[in-house]
Amino acid sequence: MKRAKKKVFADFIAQRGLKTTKQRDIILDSFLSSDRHLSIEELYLKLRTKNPNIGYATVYRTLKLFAEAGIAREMQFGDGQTRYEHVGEGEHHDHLVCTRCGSIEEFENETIEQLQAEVAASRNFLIERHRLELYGLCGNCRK
Amino acid sequence: MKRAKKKVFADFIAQRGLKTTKQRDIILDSFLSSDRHLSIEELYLKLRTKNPNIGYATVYRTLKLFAEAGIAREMQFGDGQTRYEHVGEGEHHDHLVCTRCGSIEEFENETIEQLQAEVAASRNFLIERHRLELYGLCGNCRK
DNA sequence: CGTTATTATGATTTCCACTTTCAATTCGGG
DNA sequence: CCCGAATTGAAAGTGGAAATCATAATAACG
Repeated sequence: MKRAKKKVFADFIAQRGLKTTKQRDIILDSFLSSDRHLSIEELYLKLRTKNPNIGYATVYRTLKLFAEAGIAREMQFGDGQTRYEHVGEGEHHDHLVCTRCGSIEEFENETIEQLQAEVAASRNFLIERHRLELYGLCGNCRK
Repeated sequence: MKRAKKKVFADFIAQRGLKTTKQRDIILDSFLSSDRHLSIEELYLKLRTKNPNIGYATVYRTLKLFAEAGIAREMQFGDGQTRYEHVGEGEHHDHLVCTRCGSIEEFENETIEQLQAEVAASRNFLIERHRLELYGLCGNCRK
């Protein structure tokens, strides 16, 4: 899994004539061994504990590269911060976002996807992507 | 329709001990006679053509008031600007956002809502609100 | 009607997340 | 090992939104 993504990124780097650098390796490692849905800030702070010499801008730039390479996806959950989640092959899921503790769960529902496709078809709309988020209280916060 | 919303806002103003002002009237009129999904910038520019003396900050503040009063809803479609759409009583709908021309269509689908509720229930998650957006090409842009 | 306390306005500043800049550094093909 | 090209990171710049604050407008009261 981690290997596969490192390969994908290495290939991407090579194909674009970019360079392999210490920083990119470190950031990729850190990203791959992180929770899903980490914000840039969070990843940056995590990195800094072990690598105090990596700059903010580099983290931003590198995460953008991950997104271009297809191993990460940018997400916005309305808290003003961009988060990056891991992307698996052709995988798709939606989110349950807790408005109290900020936790993010994922879910998949094939029927919902089909209905979306029907709605789009009926309007002659060609779906490229979608986002579905349910905001509310997670199990823990309801107690 | 417009009358009803003006009444709602007037009541909201009164109940909160706020004041009726020229600017609020103008902004409300302009908002109510606008396309749905107008950005603050767009509304501001529209206003300025007839009322060059209304400030940016006032538009921001007033739209927030509309949202609090329940006659408008804040929306983000990822273009970096906050948009406000009209809200009708208990009405809810989702969006089809064209990634080429930026047009925004609305749709409703009761079945999707039900499925969302089921997903949430199965996780013991209490939904407060949700957002569902389909991004892609609208009928016009597919031609 | 005026007075006056309170709220609103709007120019400006501040904030905050993010992006760009640019000189110095690092990478990697030859 | 060298050199052109890419990368880095500190710092400055952006842009949208929020806060500040002196001035203006509103509405309740006499």
